Amino acid sequence: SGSCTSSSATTKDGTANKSSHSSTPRTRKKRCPYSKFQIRELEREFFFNVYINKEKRLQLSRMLNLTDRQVKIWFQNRRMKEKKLSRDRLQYFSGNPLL
Amino acid sequence: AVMILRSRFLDARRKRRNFSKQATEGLNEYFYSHLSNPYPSEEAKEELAKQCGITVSQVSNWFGNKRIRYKKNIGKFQEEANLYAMKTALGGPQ
DNA sequence: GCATGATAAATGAC
DNA sequence: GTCATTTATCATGC
Repeated sequence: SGSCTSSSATTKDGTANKSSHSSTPRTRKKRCPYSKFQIRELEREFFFNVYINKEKRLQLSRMLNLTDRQVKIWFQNRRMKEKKLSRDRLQYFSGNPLL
Repeated sequence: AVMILRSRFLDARRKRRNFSKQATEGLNEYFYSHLSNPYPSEEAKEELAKQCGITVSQVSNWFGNKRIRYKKNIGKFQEEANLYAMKTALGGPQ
């Protein structure tokens, strides 16, 4: 339960630092669910701006103790989720007897 | 009325329901008959979705789960694999 | 109690 | 950037 803090597992580039061998296939970062607080702040920013700029990204990543890369990827995934939600909504309400 | 629809929509997404026997049957037939490359094309996904009575997203979810769970424990699915190999050999989907 | 479908981080192709 | 994935986790069924 204590291995999801973003301080020790990876460097700032996202390059893993598990082994000293330079040619080791870098280990995939373990998926760690974000906290309620982190999600709330990310969602708040997403509401204002679906696309986040570099400055706000750096600011957010520091406040939430996440890497720039993590924030960037979160916004990418969040945009995909929004698109899927739209598709599902359309499909669900299209064949609805109450409409 | 809008609120009712919205709540029903949210509930429908949250609740998980198992697929029908025929749906799982069709998905497994495709999976085990393409075991060397279990990655259906977009067209194949649409065909499977129509055939199984589920959405394309659900087809994608099923294959994603199936691939990794099969890879993680091939032995557990051996019996199932033999079953569908037998089924396709006896005049299944050509 | 696990099986199963859906979703949330993370990667890589393009 | 999108988007199909991989992987772990969540939520539910039974």
